[in-house]
Amino acid sequence: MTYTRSVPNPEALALDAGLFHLRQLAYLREVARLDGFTRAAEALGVSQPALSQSLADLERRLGVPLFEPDGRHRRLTDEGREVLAFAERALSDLAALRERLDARRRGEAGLLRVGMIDAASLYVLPEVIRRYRLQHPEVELSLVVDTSTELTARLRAFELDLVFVVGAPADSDLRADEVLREPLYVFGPPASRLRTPPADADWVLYPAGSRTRAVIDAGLASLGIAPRVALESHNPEVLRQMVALGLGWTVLPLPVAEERSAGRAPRLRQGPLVTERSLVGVRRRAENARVEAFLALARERHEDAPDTSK
Amino acid sequence: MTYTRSVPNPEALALDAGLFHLRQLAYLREVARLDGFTRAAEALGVSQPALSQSLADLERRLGVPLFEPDGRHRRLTDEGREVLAFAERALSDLAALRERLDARRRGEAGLLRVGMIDAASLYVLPEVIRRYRLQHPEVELSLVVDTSTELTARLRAFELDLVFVVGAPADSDLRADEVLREPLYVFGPPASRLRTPPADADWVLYPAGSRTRAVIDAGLASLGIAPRVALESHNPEVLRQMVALGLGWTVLPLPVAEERSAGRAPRLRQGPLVTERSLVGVRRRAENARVEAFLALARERHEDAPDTSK
DNA sequence: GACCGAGTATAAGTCATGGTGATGGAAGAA
DNA sequence: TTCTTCCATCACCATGACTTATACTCGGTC
Repeated sequence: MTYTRSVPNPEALALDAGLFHLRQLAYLREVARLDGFTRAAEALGVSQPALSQSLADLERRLGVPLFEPDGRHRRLTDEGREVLAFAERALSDLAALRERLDARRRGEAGLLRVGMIDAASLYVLPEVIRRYRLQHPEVELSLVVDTSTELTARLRAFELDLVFVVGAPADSDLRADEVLREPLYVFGPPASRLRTPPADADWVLYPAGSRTRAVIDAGLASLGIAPRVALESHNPEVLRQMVALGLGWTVLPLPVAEERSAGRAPRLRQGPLVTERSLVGVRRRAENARVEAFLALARERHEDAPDTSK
Repeated sequence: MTYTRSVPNPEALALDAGLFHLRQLAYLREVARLDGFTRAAEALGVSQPALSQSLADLERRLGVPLFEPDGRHRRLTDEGREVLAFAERALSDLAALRERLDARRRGEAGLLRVGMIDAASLYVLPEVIRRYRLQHPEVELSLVVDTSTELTARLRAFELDLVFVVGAPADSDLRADEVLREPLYVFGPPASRLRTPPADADWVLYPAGSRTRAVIDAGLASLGIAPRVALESHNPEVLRQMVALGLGWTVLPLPVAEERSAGRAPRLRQGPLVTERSLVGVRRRAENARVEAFLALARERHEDAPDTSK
């Protein structure tokens, strides 16, 4: 399609003809406030003819006289007062908008939708959430717990702003920063006298296809183990319970295996280190002050806290 | 004072930096509505680069990103949605303003402040007022009755929009049109057997200095009468009553002298024609549709009505 | 009544702005 | 891959907005 200057879209022309510059409203407001073109021009830092022309243009665009002569003065007409009311409303609305935008830019307001895998939600981030809420009370924080894959998809679909997942996505419009490196250990049934799993052991693991499972499989392989999987679950609590019941062996982060409710259940038998999984904070490329503030807290906590991996 | 371009008023600069063109808001709205720069540009009748630049400028002025990349699309950010809300509010407010202004321009709405001398309010204009209210129900009509001199002053002071007074003012920024020529007759006490006043008659007249009085004095002089004034009043009812009580002679328009409440009072004795006074509609030079509509009704009534002067 | 100061409009020139068309890059589809 | 879609960037040009200088109009003054 071509755009010709000489034959513009007529309805667009009609539309445009009535739209003017907000500056003109500011001019009108100042002229009304100071009751005079000359004074207003001086206050606004423009020449008097500039004001005169600008307001004449506004009158043309609105199709009504805004001023009527009163000696050598010009006085607002009724119509002018109507337009003035509009101007003051619009300009103060704009100022309010600016304030809100500034608050958002500083990360002090708005909506922040965070997704995290269950391990993160259980052991790593509750303290971060608490502190973020304290520091940014105007931010509406919404939390989602799901799998890494699902969370990343929802981040990409603009349904979430920040996700804490396992492993960085190979995607150029997502940015990732590591928050935590979490060692994963083999755990066996409490009754087992072995510290390492037998070759014919049954395994209770994260589901095939999950990111943590991929990391675990690689780690087990490096230990010479090809696990026979008896049960799969995304829920680490389920895995721990199954092992506690003697159903097989598993691979878990330490804090999960030592979960408090384990006080009642028998303690799992800890085996060798398998691998580390990396918990990363992922967000879209576009900068968002709320996202960055949350992520900064998460990283800071990691550095401050005594090493949770031992 | 001189205006230098290189050293503008800094606060005015800061102010101006944040003010943009309403067109940019319309662009934003259309992009949001059609979800795409290219489609919006086509709908708006401008080129796609024009839109792209215009919205980039808007982002700069507001200091926040309005869009974030989503594949080859651009998607509104939260901030963008805030600005969009502002845009829709401002543009619809503007549309509403336009409607009100149009109504005013057509004389269908607004405020109309009319002043009239008592004779006009009593005998000439009630019907006009009734019909105007019927035809322009949205116009807020406010009425003031006072002397010609006072009304003209208030018209000049922008406290009234239209006045019906005696005699046109010699003033270039007021416009006057005659509505009615009203004959003035001598009236004597009911008891009098004379049809013309005796040379030693007492007179009861409009106050010296009033316009009607000036007209009357001139008329009486042409009849060879230099009236000895016993009582003055702006109120023609008062004049009529005093004559009815036999206090003296007066000069009045016919309808006043024949006022209905005169049914109880004795009828005045009508004397010779003295002069005519001219009732004119006066308004400021600046055009005002409401004023002109009212005045048109007043003139029309005059032409339609059977001659009230006989 | 001519003159002057105040307040605004108009004129002519300059620079900024916003437009156009052409082109380029990046992402999704074939 | 190549094509298509969508937006950004570029160079150029028309328009618009601002500048200074000047004219006009009104009200006050000698």
